[in-house]
Amino acid sequence: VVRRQGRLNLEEIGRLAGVSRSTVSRVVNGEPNVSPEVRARVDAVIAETGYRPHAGARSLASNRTGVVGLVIPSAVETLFDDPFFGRLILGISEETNAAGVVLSLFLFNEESEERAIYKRVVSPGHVDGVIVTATTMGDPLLAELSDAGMPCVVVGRPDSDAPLTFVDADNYGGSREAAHYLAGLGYQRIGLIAPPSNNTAGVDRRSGFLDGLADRGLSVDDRIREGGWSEEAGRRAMAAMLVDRPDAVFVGTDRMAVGALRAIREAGMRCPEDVAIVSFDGIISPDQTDPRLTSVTQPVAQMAAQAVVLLQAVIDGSGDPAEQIVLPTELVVRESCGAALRKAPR
Amino acid sequence: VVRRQGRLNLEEIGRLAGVSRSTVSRVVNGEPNVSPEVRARVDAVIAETGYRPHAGARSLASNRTGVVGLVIPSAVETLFDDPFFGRLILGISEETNAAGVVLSLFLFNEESEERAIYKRVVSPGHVDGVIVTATTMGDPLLAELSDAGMPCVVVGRPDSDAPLTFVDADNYGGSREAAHYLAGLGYQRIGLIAPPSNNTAGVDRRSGFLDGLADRGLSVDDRIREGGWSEEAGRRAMAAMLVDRPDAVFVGTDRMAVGALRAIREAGMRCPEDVAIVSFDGIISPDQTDPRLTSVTQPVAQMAAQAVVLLQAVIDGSGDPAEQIVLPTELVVRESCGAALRKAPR
DNA sequence: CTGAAAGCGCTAACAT
DNA sequence: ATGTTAGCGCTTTCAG
Repeated sequence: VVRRQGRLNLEEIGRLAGVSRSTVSRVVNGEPNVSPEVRARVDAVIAETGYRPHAGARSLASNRTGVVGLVIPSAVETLFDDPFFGRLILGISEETNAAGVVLSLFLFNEESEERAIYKRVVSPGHVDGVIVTATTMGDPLLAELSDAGMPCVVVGRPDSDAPLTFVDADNYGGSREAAHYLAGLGYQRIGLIAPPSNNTAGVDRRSGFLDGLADRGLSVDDRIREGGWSEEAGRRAMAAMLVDRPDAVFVGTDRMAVGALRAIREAGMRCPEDVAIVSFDGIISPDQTDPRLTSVTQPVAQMAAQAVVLLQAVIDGSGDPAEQIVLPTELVVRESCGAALRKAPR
Repeated sequence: VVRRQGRLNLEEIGRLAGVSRSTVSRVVNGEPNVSPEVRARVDAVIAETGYRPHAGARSLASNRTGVVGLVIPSAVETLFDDPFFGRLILGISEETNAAGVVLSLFLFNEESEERAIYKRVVSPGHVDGVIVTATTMGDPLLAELSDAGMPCVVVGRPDSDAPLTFVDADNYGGSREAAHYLAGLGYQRIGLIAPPSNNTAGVDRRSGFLDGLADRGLSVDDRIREGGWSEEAGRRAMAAMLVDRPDAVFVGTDRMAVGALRAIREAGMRCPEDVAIVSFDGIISPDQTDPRLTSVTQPVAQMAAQAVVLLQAVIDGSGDPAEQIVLPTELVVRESCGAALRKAPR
């Protein structure tokens, strides 16, 4: 067996500092029982040599990796143009940076990739736990990961009553508030362009909005259209909606709202004078649309931060199992809802 | 020392299959010298038990991790709203998925984070190599990683003559082509809203466009404005530009072009009738603007795929050191350039 | 407060 | 084609 010479490791650092590798290990890990002088000496050698512990060896010996995974299924549909995932990734990475933890990314588009990714995620020694963005109805991945004993935190409400830890925005409450708000502005012929219903967020937004209208004795009647993910879906839905002459429409996602605005313009109408709009996400920068969108805004950064914190708790065994956090949304009023035209909401 | 019982490992699988752990290792790693019967028997046990090799142990013994890092500096500026990074991440993850490699993400916003991240990246046993998206002028990170012996591939042209492997879009050539195209349509008062010049892509686009005009005996004269990253920057630049009455403007990024369109609208003018626009990136989905943008389009997916392939080559020592790949852009003609109004380009 | 020693699960010669 | 063996660098009892 050939031995590489002088590889920088605990033993070597110990030799240079005149202590054993155990002591160096203690210094590296910030354990208390080390005399100040020894600690200083070891730290000096480490700084001088640029020594860094070997992550694999650490993981092997301690059974912890210092890595958390972020699992994003069906990436292609949304990651392209929806700023939500960009913001989420950014928020999570900020939090993992602060926690001194490395972030691994598991994206997949097809079922076949899902299987392969799954195997990699659950391979021991890769990650200590995962954050899963899975609000897709009927996705088995979540249950599988959880069953395999992998510490999990879900961003979004999981489609299952299994006791999973999750953090979600209040899609239901926020949409209901939007309904109340539009009703309060005096709109009578209120419509709904529904968000995709293949995920829990969409389902919750739809029911929240309908319930909110009912609270005020209103209903969408036939002023409801099924939407999708894209701007084009929003454009089509609004074009179809206009024949029913709504005076205000709740559009289930910001991206669809962009398309909806275009449909209104193409029909020779104006927003908010002819049709007012409130959307959901708060994720498109306001200046990108004309008029600027009034939107129920998700606290994405908070969701991201919470997810990381929750995951740490699940990993180290502290904290409730199956803790479920629903963060409040905020209705940010801009021009598209026509509030300025209707000064006194009743 | 307390021993956990029955931990699933090579030895255990070997016991169950009646072979040694070496043989199991060979099967797991797809090595040729295993008899078909033994292979089948071992595979069966693996499938049955759900055995997965321990990544840390593997990394420790083999000195390879099966993980590549993606380093994105100054994430906050762009990752929020620019689809470029989303697409890049997606493209890279598709390629790493295909290669059976895990992707780790290192994002940072501040200088302080950069130091911490750097340490984590170069820690042995974390990644086999990194893809760095660093076209920022004067960023020392790249040189440091490379000097530390970390296999690196850069996406974008690095700001240094150091022999680094990189893959870039042809920012210079694409911009030059845009200039030729606008000149060919007969525009005479052509202007430039320059992309940010703190990165090589911006620098290359500017010089390419100016050279392209010069090729046709044209110049921007005083029709040049400094841009930035945001739509708002584009809006301001175009608003300022309009006083010089350009008939066509090359806008250095798609995002700025969105703002530029708004500025034209706000000035009561029309695009392309009053001012034509060609932008660079091809990254904003066409239906998002009105008129749809004629744009020099980057092959983001190809860049991502190439980066992963190059990195693999650098890691396993095959392939040129310092290979430099510049992928061609494509001028995608839509409405904003006014080509339809000027049927016969000369 | 420090050191010695026993693994963690795997790979990679080497031997058969 | 298969088994044996010696580490990889670290953490973690256990002694002192």
